[in-house]
Amino acid sequence: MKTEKIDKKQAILEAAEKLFCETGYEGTSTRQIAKESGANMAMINYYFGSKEGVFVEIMNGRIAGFASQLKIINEDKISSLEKLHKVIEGYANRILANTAFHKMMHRELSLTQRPEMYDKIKDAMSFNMQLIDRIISDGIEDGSFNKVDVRMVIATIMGTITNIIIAPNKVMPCSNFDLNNPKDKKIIKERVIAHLQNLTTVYLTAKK
Amino acid sequence: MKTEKIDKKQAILEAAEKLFCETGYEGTSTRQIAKESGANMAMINYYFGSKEGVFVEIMNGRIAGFASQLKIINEDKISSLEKLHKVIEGYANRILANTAFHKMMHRELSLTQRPEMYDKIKDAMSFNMQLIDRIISDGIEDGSFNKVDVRMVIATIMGTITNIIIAPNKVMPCSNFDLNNPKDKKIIKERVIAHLQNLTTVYLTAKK
DNA sequence: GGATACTAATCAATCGTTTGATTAATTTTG
DNA sequence: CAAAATTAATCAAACGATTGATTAGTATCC
Repeated sequence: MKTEKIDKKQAILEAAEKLFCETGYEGTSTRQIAKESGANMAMINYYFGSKEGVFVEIMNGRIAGFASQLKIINEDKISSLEKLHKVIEGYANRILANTAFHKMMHRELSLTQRPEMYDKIKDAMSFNMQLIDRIISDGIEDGSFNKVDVRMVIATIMGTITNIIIAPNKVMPCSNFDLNNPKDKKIIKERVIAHLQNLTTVYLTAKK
Repeated sequence: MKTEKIDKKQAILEAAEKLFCETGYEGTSTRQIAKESGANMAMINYYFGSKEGVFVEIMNGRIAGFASQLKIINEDKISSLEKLHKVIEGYANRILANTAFHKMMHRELSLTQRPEMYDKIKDAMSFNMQLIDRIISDGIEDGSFNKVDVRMVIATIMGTITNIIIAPNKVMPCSNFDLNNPKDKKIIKERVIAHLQNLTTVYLTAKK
């Protein structure tokens, strides 16, 4: 008699993602995943083959559709600056909606090991960077932007957002931000968006 | 007759740091550390009490003197902008001189566990941020800087540099940067310094 | 009834740590 | 100074616990 038809496979994925985010890949045991998900340990290998299989599946799920949002922006018939502002907004929204996951992504990316995932994340990021590069480069070519180091500007945009979610709330001593608190998250999101939009506007369009 | 009196304690520290940087804390075994350092496994606990003890010792060693460099800058009798530029230069130099270590620091910092180290890193960063905050805030107060979101500007400076070292060379498709190649490292260091100095100059002093 | 979903028990391997013994170096003593 | 006592450094071996993975068997479903 099956009282609840909750998908064990999905339960494992969700539990694993939660634990990987909290304690890292190496720091999470298959037994923890099984316990957290309510599934038997053998189900992990039954569905995903191995612990790494779970990790890969999680990453694939997240990376899927990673670029679709940006694609739409780029096809808009708006100015380069407006496009860039939309990109910043989109990026901040996406990353701040899943801070734990992005922290994990960065963490595992910074390891030399697991080349398969490394390449996957690399490709996903690379595509997005090319897109932003195109937007800024277009702006420079048509004269609406100053000549700048495009790749460094991108590093600044991405780096700032990443820094906000990785550097702990306590590193922001001016206020006790808690990214797990929806209210605080909203505030900090709007603040980082406003900052980056303002920064890029001034830097890219200021008269010499 | 002792032919070589290489300090085993130091050898363990160096081997452990190298391995922690490469494969992370959890991913590194005490047996690996022993093998790499040429010391017996028991020496790890003999000198440092535990694996975590080794980690703490490494962090302490690095964090020591972390702020002395910035302290000197702040006491200089130069303009706020010049101070900020010196900070950027100092930061880029420091971090790019030890990219692997800073990657590890960020990685372990993004984990919820190991609260002792978490607090230690937090404090070290917090101190540096306060210092930069003071420099920018002074500039705003004396009217030489525009009114900006100071904490976000700091996040931008730190985030950009961190992004450069964490985002893999392949994410920079425009060129095959290799941070392990001294020549490439020099180029990218000067580039990020120039970018951030230029960015802050324009953003903080541009006329509205 | 055969495929699918699931479980408890168990596997070998590895983990961080500890042990008891041995050697090297230093200090104390007569 | 040299013998004895003490301390520090090092080692191989083993500890119990935990790791990811697998087995063989049981329930459930169409």
